[in-house]
Amino acid sequence: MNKPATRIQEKNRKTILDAGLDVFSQFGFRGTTLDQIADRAGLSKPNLLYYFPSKEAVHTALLEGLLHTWLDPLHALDPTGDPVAEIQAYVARKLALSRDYPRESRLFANEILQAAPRIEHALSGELKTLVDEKAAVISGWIAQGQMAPVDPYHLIFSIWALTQHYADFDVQVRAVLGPGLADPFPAAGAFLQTLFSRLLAVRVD
Amino acid sequence: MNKPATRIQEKNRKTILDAGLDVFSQFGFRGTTLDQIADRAGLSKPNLLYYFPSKEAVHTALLEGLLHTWLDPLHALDPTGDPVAEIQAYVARKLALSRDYPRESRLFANEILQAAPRIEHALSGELKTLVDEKAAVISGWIAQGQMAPVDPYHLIFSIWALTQHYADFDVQVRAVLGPGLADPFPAAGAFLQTLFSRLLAVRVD
DNA sequence: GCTTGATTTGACCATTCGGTCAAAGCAACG
DNA sequence: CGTTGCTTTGACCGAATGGTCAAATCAAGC
Repeated sequence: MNKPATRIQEKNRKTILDAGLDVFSQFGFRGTTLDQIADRAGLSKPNLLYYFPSKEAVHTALLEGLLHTWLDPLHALDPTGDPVAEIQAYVARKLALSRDYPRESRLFANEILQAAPRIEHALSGELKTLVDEKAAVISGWIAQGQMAPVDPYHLIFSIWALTQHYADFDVQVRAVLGPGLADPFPAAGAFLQTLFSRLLAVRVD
Repeated sequence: MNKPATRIQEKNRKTILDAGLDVFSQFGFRGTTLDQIADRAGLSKPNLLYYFPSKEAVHTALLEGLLHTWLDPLHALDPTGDPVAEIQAYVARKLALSRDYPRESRLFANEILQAAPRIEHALSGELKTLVDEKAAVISGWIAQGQMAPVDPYHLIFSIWALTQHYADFDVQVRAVLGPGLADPFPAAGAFLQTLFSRLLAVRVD
């Protein structure tokens, strides 16, 4: 008994979610108004509420869709691959996410900053489980001498911090690098590759 | 012709700023209400507005005070000191800031996330100037072979990202590390020391 | 105790907010 | 063309919000 979901419904729902992402990611949940979302979506407020029952529903829908995108790159970390290359690839995927989906990153950051009232269960549930699993993989690699010893949890935190920084603090990065620079991401990618190769390289001394 | 600023004025202004920091840092500017601040400060709303002319004024006062605290640790980077030790000390100071002043860090993060409407001038002015100066110092160190070559700007970004992460994403860090852990900062400090010593060590090969 | 100026507050206001509703528009199909 | 069901909207509502104001309270010096 699922709803058929006509073509126009599908289109409008997408438009609303996109507009909501725009506004929520910049102003946070409480800083966003339904009128802002409706305006940006080119709909009237009652029309918006015809497709989503409330402001909260739009926000929730966004967060749910987000979590998938968020966990995917870590999920793809392959225990059978080359350790350092696997981690470097994860860093690259995560940085690409910051470049291509900065709004999603900021929406997530906004939610965490505000003590994550709407996704705390996912953090200590799905997210923790996945991180625990991958941390164990990394610990295994270290035990076998395939990469330099580091705390696997803080290694993962450092990857998140370093990559998301370029999305969440984009304004600051661009302000410091000056008005001339068009795209800070190539240099950021090169820097991160250097950083993690020096951090993780097995040392022979 | 400065105002005398009685003892009670001084006390109430401080109370209001502290309450404002509490609320602004969690909900952002638009997500914060005057009643919330007044409640937490133990004052009535009109009484609060007797000390600050508007909500914006409280927020501005906080941001101005913040910028000092924010730039100090980088300012203290000594061009005549030992390069790697200086940078390690900077990292330690910045991490201590995240541990001891997480609300300030989150207030700042909130502002940057929302495109920094109220402090963009400070970013491309005071902040950029300071970073340019210190980046030049680091470049000099690298040119003299006193530390491994890295992009000095992205090095500074990485220090910001890695240290502030533990304040701004505190909820996520604690959720992933599990309910047993009381304080993630000691392990974070050790990890960051390892990371930067491997990144910056002069290599003899 | 009285005066003066600083401090505090209850009542109030205009605007904005999330959300409702009934009516209108519109497309498809017989 | 008329009916049916999906879509859209103008008008509206109660609550919350930032801010005002006049009056009350309070503290300190005379």
